[in-house]
This record gives sequence, C-alpha cells and structure tokens, in this order.
Amino acid sequence: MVRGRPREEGIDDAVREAVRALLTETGYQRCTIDAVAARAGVGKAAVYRRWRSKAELVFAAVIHPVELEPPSDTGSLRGDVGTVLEVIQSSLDGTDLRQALPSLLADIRADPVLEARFGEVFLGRERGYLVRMLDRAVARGELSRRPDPALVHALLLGPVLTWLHLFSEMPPSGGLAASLAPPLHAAVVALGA
Amino acid sequence: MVRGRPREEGIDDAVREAVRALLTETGYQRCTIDAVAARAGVGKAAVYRRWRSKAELVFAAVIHPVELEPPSDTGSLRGDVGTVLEVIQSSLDGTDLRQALPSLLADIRADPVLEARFGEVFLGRERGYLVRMLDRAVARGELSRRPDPALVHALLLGPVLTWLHLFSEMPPSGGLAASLAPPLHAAVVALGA
Amino acid sequence: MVRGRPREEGIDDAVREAVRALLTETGYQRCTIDAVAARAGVGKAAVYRRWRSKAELVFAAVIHPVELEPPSDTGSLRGDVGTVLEVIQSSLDGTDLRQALPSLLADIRADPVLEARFGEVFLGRERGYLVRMLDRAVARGELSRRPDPALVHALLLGPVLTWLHLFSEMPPSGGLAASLAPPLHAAVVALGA
Amino acid sequence: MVRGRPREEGIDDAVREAVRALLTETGYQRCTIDAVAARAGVGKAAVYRRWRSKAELVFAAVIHPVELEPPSDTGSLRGDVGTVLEVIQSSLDGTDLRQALPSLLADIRADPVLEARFGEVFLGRERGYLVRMLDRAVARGELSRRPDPALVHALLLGPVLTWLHLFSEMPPSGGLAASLAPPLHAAVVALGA
DNA sequence: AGGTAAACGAGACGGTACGTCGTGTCTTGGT
DNA sequence: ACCAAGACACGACGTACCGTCTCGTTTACCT
Repeated sequence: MVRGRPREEGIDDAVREAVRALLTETGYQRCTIDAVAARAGVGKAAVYRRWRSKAELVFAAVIHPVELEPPSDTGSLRGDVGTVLEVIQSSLDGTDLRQALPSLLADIRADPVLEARFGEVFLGRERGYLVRMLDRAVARGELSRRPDPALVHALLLGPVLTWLHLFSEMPPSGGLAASLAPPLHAAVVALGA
Repeated sequence: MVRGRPREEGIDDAVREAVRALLTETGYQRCTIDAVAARAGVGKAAVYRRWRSKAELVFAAVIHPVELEPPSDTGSLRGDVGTVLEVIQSSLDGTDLRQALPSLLADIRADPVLEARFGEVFLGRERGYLVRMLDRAVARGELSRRPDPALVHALLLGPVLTWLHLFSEMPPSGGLAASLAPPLHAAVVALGA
Repeated sequence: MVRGRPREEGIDDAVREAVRALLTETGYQRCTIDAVAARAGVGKAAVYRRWRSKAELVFAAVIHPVELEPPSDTGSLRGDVGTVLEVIQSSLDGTDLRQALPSLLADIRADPVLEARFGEVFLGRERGYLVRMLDRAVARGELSRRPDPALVHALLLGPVLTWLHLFSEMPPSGGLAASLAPPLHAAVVALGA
Repeated sequence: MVRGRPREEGIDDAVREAVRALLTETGYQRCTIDAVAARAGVGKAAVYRRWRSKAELVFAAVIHPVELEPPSDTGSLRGDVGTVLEVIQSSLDGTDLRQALPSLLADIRADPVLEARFGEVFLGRERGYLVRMLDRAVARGELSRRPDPALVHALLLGPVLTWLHLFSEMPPSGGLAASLAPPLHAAVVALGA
C-alpha cells in the first residue's frame, strides 16, 4: 500500500517540459534548477525529490523520452543501415539536445550512477537493435559472420554524433543519414566478410 | 619593444602540467583554477594573464600540445586510412583527455571564440591531412573522385571519438585503429566510387 | 452536534511532551515540527490542527502548563515579595524553558496575536498577583500609596529573568529568589513611600 | 607582512549599516544575508569572510558598536545608580535593537562561541562599571560592604531589559531610568547594608 | 644609478548556482 | 471528521567556483 500524499501527476511532465524550453532558449549553463522550478511553477524540493542532480534531470528530460521505435526489417542490410541511421540521427537531433548534449554527456561522465544508466538505457537499447539487424543480415547471407556489435555501434553512431555535435557544418545535401548510409553499409559488409 | 618585467619562462609549462595532473587525479569539475594555481605554485592572475578562461586553459593544456605529425604517404589508401586513424586515436587518448574531453567540448561549444579556434586548430589541421590523403588516392586511381572531406572526416573521427569517450568498453583486440581501418577503408572507397 | 471523528485524546499531551523532550535534548532550533510529530508518533497535520505555528506550540508546551498558584498572603509585604519571587522563578526555570525561552520570546515578539496572548495570559496573571500584593501592603499600612504595578512587575520579574536566561552563572548561595527578596522588598517600599 | 589584497575598508561599515537599516525596516527574520549583501552592494562571500553566521553579523552590527561611556562618578551612590541606569537603557534602546534584541539573544544562546563573547564584551564591560561604582560607594561609607556584583547587575539590568523588550508599555512618565533609579538605589543599599 | 612598467604570489571582490532544510499547507487512503 | 504519511510552494541557508581587481614586491629594460 502507498502511504502519504501521492506525487502530483503533472509535475514530472511540467518540469521536463520546462527543462526542454529553457535548454532551447538559454542553453545548458543558464538552465538553472531554480529557473526550471520557477518555470514549471514548482518548488525546488519537488525537483530534488525526483532527480538527484541537474544532470539526472536533464537526462530524464531529453534522453529518456526519446522513444526509438525499433527500426523495422527492410529486407536488406543496405536498407536496414539507412533506417538505423535515421533513427540514430533523430535521437540526437532536436533543438534542446543541440544545446544540451555536450554538457549533458560531460555531466554523465562525471556521475558513475548516471553513466551506468546511460549505458543501459540509451546505448543498450540501440545496441540491441544493431544486434538484430546484424543477425538478420547473417540469416539472409549478406554477412558470412556477425561482426562485433560494439564496433558496428561505433561505426554507425560515431559519424552522426560527430557531425551533429562537433562540426559546425550544414547538413550534407540529401541529408546526413542518407549520405552516411552507403559508405557505412560498405563498412559493415567489410566487417562481416 | 617590450617594456616591464618579462613573463617568467616556466609558468606556462608549470600551469599546463598542473592542469593535466589535476584532470587525471580529480576530473574536470574539481580541476578548479584555484587548485591549478596552487598546484603550480602560481597566482591566479598569472593564469588569467595567459588564458582567458578555464576552457581556454584546459584547451591549451590538453589539445594544443597534441602534435599531430602529418601522416605520411604509405603508398596506398588502405595504408593511409590506418595511419590517419592511429593519429586520430593518439590525439584523443591519454589519461587527462579521458577525464577532460567531454566537459572541454561542452565548454568549447559555449564559447564562440574558442569554438572557432577549435575548428581551425584541431579540426582544420586534421581535415587538411584528410584532403591530402584523398587527393593522393585519386591520383593513384584508387578513387574515381574525391569525396566530401567533411563526410570522410566524420567517418574517421566519429567512431574513434565515440569508442574512446562514450563507450565504457575495453579496446577491441588488435587495437581500436587497427579494428576500424578495414571497414572505414571500405567506406571511403564506397564514397569515392 | 459534533460531526465526524472526535479528536484523539492523547495527542495533545503526547505532542507537548515531545516538545519538552526535544527542547531539552536538542534546543529550540533543532526542535522541528517534523521531529516533534515523529517523536509523538503523530502526523504534522494533527499538530497544526491544534496550534497555528511552532511558536504557539512551544508556548503551549512550556508556558501554559505553568500553573502559577496565586501566592498566598504571608502577612507582610516582605514575606509576600519573597513568595512572589519564588513563583516567578519557578515559572521561568526548568530544563526545557532554559533552552527555549529566548527563542520563544523572539518568536512571540514576531507574532502580534501571540504577543497579545502572552501579555494577557502570562504577564497579566502575574500582574494581577502583584496588584493584590500591593493592595494588601497598602491596607496594612506598609506602603502609603500603591506604586505603579508595571514598574513593580519589571522590578521583580526583570532580575529573575536576567539571571536565569542572560547570565551564565551559578545560582547565588541561598537561592536566587531568597537573594533577591531583601533588596527588592526595599525597592518596592521605596516606590510606595 | 600582510600578503594578498587587503580587506576593503568600507565593507565592514557598509554591511553593518545595511544590517541596521534592514532590522529597522523589516525586522530580524526578514533581515536575510542575501538582502544585507545586496543592500550593502557586496557579495555574500564578503560577508561570510568576516562573520561566521547571521547571529555573529547582527551581534557585530548592533552590540559591538554600543560604546558605553564609563558612567562617571557623580559623588553619590544615588547619583551613580541613576547614571548607570541611563547607560544601560541607552545600550538597549534604539530602533534596530528594538527589533533585533530578542531574536539576537536567542541566537547568541544557541552559539557557545558567541555566548562567550557576549559575556565578555557586553556583560563584562557593564559588570566592570558596576564594580567600580560599588567600590566608590564603599569608600564613601554609603555601603558597609560590597555586595555581589552579579546580583547588582541583575537588579539594574533586569528591570530595564524587561520593560524595553518584554512589556509593550509606554515608558513611565519621567523616563524609565529615572523611575527605576530610586527603588533600585534602595535595593543596592539594602544589599550592602 | 635611478625610473618605469609590467610581471609576480596572495587573496579579497561581486556574482551566481548549488543542494539542503524548515515552515505551514494540502492531499491521499484508511479509521 | 479525524488520523499518519508525506508531497507541496516558498524561501533562507552556507558553500563553492568563476573571472576580476588590488595589494606589496620583484625583475627587467631605458634612460
């Protein structure tokens, strides 16, 4: 049985929404806990009751809700790589993430608990999709053996992450995922040969 | 002509060394300017006389000294890709960078001046190497046309960066650069076909 | 007619007892409402249903129960002054009051409602005793006129209060009230001459 | 030699003045450290560099500066008692003290360090004056022996403190000190008989 | 030799965010 | 209507770090 007054329903969402708004408007540094609480019409204690730190809060606001729909089977490894890249890109793009991701990743690295959760929730889910994609390709005979999923993960996630958050360049004509799909398909094939 | 007392010679190095030591020992957040100055046996003013901000200081301490020796011509694109990956990896690896890079990148993003310098100094130099590598491959007839250097840059830098600073995994057997070289060679070839 | 569940009987006393215990053990500042409620095995709401504020609660716990038995007529002003001083001292002494009184008086000053009640309940009752004492002395011919009761009140209450709650000194040999009685009798006589 | 930047001269006074102003305008509870710092045009750190807590700050602002000029020898005990009472009253009266004293005394009681300092600085100085007053009276033959100074201290300080900070009454016609002088002279004489 | 200007270590400065805590109110489900 | 539990808004607390400024002192160059 649950004792005491239950958590108010709307607060979780109101706070997360406030975080996203402040990230977009003012960036990570100015996205203060006080400001978030004020914007959400909520006391600071209500925030700290739910999340242990600013990093955890932002993590919950911008990472968790990313619902990566499992990329469907397109019938070919070439098609699957393209779809996976789209999913990865969509999970790293967005006005709020654009501002927040580098700082957030930094704070995640500084907090072992959060780092573990990030590994499980975000990386783990994505890794799972890749494993299934690779197994299908092996079953189809497109790959003779399943390459190391971690290596494939780095190959697909790395270029997207780098382009979006390290380079200050316009997206390539045709779109980032579409431009990266052919070379990365070749890379995966080379790994599984 | 220079008036007044000249800068003391050893301070630059002493401070940079203190930064690297503190990064390794305590991480980026705890590597405060006060701590750095105290460790270097130096006043805070001497630090700020040389670098405008903490980000600039850490940048100078861990990025600038990376002397990327221009990867030499190995005679084949396959060999060149491997060498370039070694250079990239060596520029991103190291005890201090391990701790600092995510936070440093975050601070760089927050400071337009620094972001521009980072683009020129670090990314630009690396990009130059890639352009030369690609031109040689075209000259050799290994590529029929030179692919977009930015895309190649993302393809080669991204996976290394991701593995070193996002994943918490052991390096693959045989080494990271060696493991990534074959698939990424294939990727570059596919781009330049 | 009374609707609903009647107040549980023991709560008033349990809370007051918890207040006194916490005052003695931890002092006024650490005597939190949460702590009081927890100690009494009671919800905070039950406390606030009975007293409007912490000050009111402590007031009720340590002031109200002081049952000043009206000092009896000893037959002489000299004797009456001694008895009144004993009553005053007993109303200001005690382990819990020792800790609480200065903070409590401060909070009482900050709350006009409470200040008024303190004036009526505590000061007023004491003042009444003094008036009767003075009237008896006039009737006996010990005083030729009745002095200002407020002044007498200050003369008798002040030194006791000061000794007990401002000084950090041992009680004088023979007891505080006994030591103060002769000079204060002389003072009252001087006032009523 | 003094190393480093010296404390800025005006800050001590500016902060103390801000405290007094805020006490008068808003009372002790609303006299926040933040508000004090803002009012004085000073950072919070500058305040905490000088005083360990709010209590210490207010103590320094309203108690320390009270320069009790040593009451002069009036030639008679009767006159001396009157003068001492004037000094005591003037040290406890004032717009800021009116608001602050009860809360301040409460905080002083809660901090042993501060309590010791209060005993030495404030009470000790006053006690010294009383000892000299009593010795003069003995020398003059007005008292046959010197009474316990602590008792005399309680007799003179208590009624003034009580009237000013416990009662909510108008000052007696003729003034508080003047009204208390005759009875308290009689009390002291009775003690020293 | 003396003057001048900029460097030096030390540390105080204003500002800002943090995470904690206490108060008094409100909201559950259960008695 | 009351209860215990505990979430709520508000707001003060004391700490920490940043980047700047101000001391008294030292070290070069230039008269």
